[in-house]
Amino acid sequence: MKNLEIVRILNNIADILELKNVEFKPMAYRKAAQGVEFLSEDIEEVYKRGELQEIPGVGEHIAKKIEEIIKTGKLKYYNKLKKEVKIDIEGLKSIPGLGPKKIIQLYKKLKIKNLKDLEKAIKKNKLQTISGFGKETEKLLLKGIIFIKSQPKRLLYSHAIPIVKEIKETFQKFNFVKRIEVAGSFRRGKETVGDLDFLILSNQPEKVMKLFTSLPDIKQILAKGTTRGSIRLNNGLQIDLRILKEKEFGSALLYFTGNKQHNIELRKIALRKGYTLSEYGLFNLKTKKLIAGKTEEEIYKKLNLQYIPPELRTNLGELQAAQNNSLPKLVTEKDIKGIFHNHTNYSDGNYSILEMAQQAQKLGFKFISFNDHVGDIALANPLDEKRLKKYLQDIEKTKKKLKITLLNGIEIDILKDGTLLLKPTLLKKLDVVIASTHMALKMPQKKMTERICHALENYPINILAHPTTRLINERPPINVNLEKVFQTAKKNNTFLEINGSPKRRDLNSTHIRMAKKIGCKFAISTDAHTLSHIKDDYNYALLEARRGGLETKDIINCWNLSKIKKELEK
DNA sequence: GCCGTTTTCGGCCCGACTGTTTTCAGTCG
Repeated sequence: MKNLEIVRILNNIADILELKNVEFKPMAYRKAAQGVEFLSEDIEEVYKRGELQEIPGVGEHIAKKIEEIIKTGKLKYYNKLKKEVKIDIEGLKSIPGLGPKKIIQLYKKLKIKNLKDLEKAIKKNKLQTISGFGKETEKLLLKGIIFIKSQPKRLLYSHAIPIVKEIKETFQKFNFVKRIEVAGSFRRGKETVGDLDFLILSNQPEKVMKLFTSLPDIKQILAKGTTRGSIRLNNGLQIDLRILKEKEFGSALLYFTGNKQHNIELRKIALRKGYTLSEYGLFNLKTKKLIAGKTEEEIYKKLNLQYIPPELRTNLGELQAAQNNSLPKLVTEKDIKGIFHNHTNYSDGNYSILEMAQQAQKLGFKFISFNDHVGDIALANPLDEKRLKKYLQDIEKTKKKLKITLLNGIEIDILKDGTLLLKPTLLKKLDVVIASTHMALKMPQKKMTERICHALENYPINILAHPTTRLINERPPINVNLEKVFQTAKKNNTFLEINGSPKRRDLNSTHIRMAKKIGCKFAISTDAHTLSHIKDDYNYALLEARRGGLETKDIINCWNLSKIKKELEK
């Protein structure tokens, strides 16, 4: 899988060309890089089919370069550029306030090639000798270096929620705040956020800005104007604020929700229709008259587009779909009738079957599926056959005490050789068999693919859980041929899990899209180990499902119970 | 280097904030 390597090379080429002051080409290379990045399959497969130029942003010349990388593992053009420009652009660009123009100045005047050189030069106050650089710039860049060193990871979506809530509540206490919304990747439901963007409707901007720059936990005020401000919190998170008038709130919300590529394409569509679009509204190109701006809905409408939900705004085909009136009718919270994959104190959960079931019933679910561990992870206190019997009896007993439907089942390990600890005949008796990998995650791709496919083909598995086993910011995904796994799952009537644990979100939206194309169906699960997981975590899976463009027909949780039971018996 | 509901040539998204300037370039989102 050379996709990410190719993305990196294309982006690096864009950086170098930008530094050389080449016009337009950097944008072309970046666009091509994004096209490859969002590919839902191995680029070598695309190449074999001769369809490289079908990738958005890839034309004749970049396709040839990609071909060279696939064939030889190298790119002569890139190596030549690197020889010409011996600067660690990637590293230097990561410093806030440092862009291509300053980087080239630093190199020409002070021979600064990397972060180390830069730090040394700043400490000797050498930057001030260059025209255009002053004391403040030096200070800013030093702070930036320190920040980058201490800030390696993006914040989990679930960790951003309480921060968003607190800031919203702080502002909502004041009557000069008419409305407050959070935009950006948070609104799009991404699994991690780099920063938070708040939009506030107010006709007293000075008061809003004063409140904003005196929030608790501020480490640094990065910018402070009449309509825009930026702060950094002590935990490293950057918060951006825009203060707006009512007539422009919708266009600003649209703009700051992004993503960037979606915005760019949207503006191009506007231009083609004789408008110009900015965060201040949709205007007639000639008369400059405001056409729309109050709400996102009216802007999409004026552009002859369906309303596009934030989760889909990635420029991955949603604009064409909105033009053709063919956007998916995305699954919503109220469509979810029940949840799969819940653990109890029989294995590594914290609560009893009854307590977990009561919580699910209280939340209005129609069913809950229990899936405690069976397998070789001693850490999770797995069930042996004797305890499994007692567990199943306990579920039966609990059924009588509640209205909610209880489904019995297990989460069983797919062992190294692709076998499971329990026989197919025994598994067949359970309502819901979930299988997953937990150990030996570093196998080479061929072996790992065989392992999982062998399990899918030889055992009655209803749901393949967390198919890549990635843990965001902690553990990379396993090396597996997902296309083959998805095809095997489809053939054997196995649903693919969208695991809602905020660290997992596995499958992610890219994989979901790929699996949907193959024809797979999905199961939303909580992977709950405690009561709060039942309440919160299926929502993260739901976000991922929406980002993947899923509708109720794709997701077993949305079907009625008799259909669900029938499907699980297949 | 890419791309086309005006285009196979000539365009390529738009505006605020900052620092260092004497009117603007660079960066960021």
